[in-house]
Amino acid sequence: MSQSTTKKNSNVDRVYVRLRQLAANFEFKPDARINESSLSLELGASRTPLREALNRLVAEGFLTFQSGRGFFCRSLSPSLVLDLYEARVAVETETVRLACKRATDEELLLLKETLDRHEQTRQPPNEPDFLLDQDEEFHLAIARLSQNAELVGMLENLNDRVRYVRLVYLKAKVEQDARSYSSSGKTSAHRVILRAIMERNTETACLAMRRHIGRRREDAAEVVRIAYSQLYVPDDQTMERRL
Amino acid sequence: MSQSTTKKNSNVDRVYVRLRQLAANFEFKPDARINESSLSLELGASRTPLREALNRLVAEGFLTFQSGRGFFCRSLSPSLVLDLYEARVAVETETVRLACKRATDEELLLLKETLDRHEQTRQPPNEPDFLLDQDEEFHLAIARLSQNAELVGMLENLNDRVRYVRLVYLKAKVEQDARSYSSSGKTSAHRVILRAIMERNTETACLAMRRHIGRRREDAAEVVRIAYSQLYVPDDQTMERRL
DNA sequence: GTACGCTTAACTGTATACAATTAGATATTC
DNA sequence: GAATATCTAATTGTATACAGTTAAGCGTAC
Repeated sequence: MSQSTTKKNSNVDRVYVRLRQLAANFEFKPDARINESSLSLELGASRTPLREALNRLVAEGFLTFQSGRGFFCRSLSPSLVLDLYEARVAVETETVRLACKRATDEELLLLKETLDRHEQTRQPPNEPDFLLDQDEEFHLAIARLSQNAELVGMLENLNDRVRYVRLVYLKAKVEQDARSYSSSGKTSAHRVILRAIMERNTETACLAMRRHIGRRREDAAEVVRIAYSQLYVPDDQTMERRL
Repeated sequence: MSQSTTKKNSNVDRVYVRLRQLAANFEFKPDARINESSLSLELGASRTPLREALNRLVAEGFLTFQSGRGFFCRSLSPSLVLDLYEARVAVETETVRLACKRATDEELLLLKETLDRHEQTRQPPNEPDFLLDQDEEFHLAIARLSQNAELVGMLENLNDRVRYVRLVYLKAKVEQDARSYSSSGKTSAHRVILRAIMERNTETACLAMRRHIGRRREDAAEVVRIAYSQLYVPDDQTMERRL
C-alpha cells in the first residue's frame, strides 16, 4: 500500500523504510521471530517507533504478528509465491486494459524509448539486480498509465514481496547459462505487450501480460528451493549486508 | 490485508477492530484530523497501542499519516471511489477465473443454495445493511473458491473501503423506489455469474463479473455526493452510533 | 534416557512522562 | 479591516519503566 507520508521524514519513516528492506530481502529468515529490543538497538530507535513501523509491515504482508509472542517474518513457500504471482496477474491484466484505454500515444512512445534504452544498456554483466529493476520499472510504468493509484499501490506491494525469490532465481539462471540468457525473453515479451497496447488491441495485450507473468509460475517450487538454499548457506556478502 | 493475529486478542487488536469500523463508516469525517489523546480516552487505551493500530490502518488505506501532524481520515472523492471499483474488477475477474478452474461442483452447488436462501430471506424491509452483507458474502465466497489467500485479502480490504458509499447509495435507492428495487438486479446478476462458473465458461463468467461491478461505476459521482450530504447532515442514529 | 514440572530469565504489552513541534489566538501594524 | 508576527496552549514523537506473559533451562521422577 502506498504511503501517504509527506513532509519531513520522521524516525518512524526511517525505521519503516529500513525494516521494509530487511523484510523484503528476507534478512529476517522466514518465520523467524523478531526481537524488538535488539532490533531497536541496531536501528538506533526505541521500541515505540519500531513497533509502529512493524505494525505497518504486518498490514502490508511483509511480517506477521502473534499476540503475546511478537512479530515474525512472513513464511516462504511455493504456494505463497504462487498466490503472489496470481495476484500480480489480476492486477496487471487490468492495468494493461486500462492503459489501452487511457494512455496517450505520446506516453506510450516514451515508454517504448525507455525500453530501447534498457536494451542497449544491457551488454555488461547482466547484473540481476539491475535487470530486475528495469523489469519492475516497465510494469510499474504501465500501471501508472492506467491512472489508478490503487492498482499502482497494489503492484508496488506485490513486486516488493516477490522480489527476493525473483532475484535469487534470476541469479541462478544467469549463472547457469551465462550468455544464452542475456535478458532474451523478457525484453521481447515487454515489446509484444507494449506493441499491443499501442495498437489499442486490448485483449491481445492482456493475454500477452498474462502469459508473461504466468511463465514464471511453473518455476515457483524450484525458485523457493533455491531461495532457501541461499538463505541458509549465506555467503560473505550476506554477512556484510547486515548493517 | 488479512490479519495473522492468532491466540487471545490483545488490546491493540481490540482497538484496531474498533478503529477499523469507525474509519470504514466514515465516523471520522473525510480528511479530518484524528486527535490521539481524546481517542485514546474514548477507546480506553493509552496512546501507545492506539498508535500501533492507527499505523496498521494507514497501511490498509483507511487512514493517512503526515509526519508531525498526525493521523487523518482518508479522503472521499469520486475518483478515489472509481479507483476502488476498478481494483475490485481486477481482483474479482481473476477470482472468477480461478474459481472456474479450481472449484468443485459440490462447492459451487453449495454456493447456489446459499444464493437461493438469500433470495428467500428477502421479503421484509430489504434492510440495506443486510443486503450488502449478502452481496459481499457472495463475492467473498467466490474469492475463497479461487484458493488464493492474497486475492481474498485484497477483496476484503477493498470491500471494507467502499462499503460506506455503497451502503449510502443503496439506502437512497431503496428509499427512492421502495418496492421496485427489492434486490432485483443483484441476485440475478449473481446467478448469471455462478451459472457461468458452474458451466466452466470462464470468459462468460469473467465478463459477467466485470459488468456486474462496472454497472456501479457510472454512479460514483452521485454516490459521493449523497455520501457527503449524509456525513454532514447527520441524523439521530449517527449520533447514537458514535460510541 | 525421556518426560514432566518448576523456577528464572527474557521479552512483550502498555502507561506515562517529557521534549519538540505545530496550531491557534491575541495583539500590533499598516 | 486585513495581514502579519508573537506568544501560548495543545498535540505529536519518542524514551523509558514496569507489569504480565512467554519461553527456556534445570532438575527430578519414572
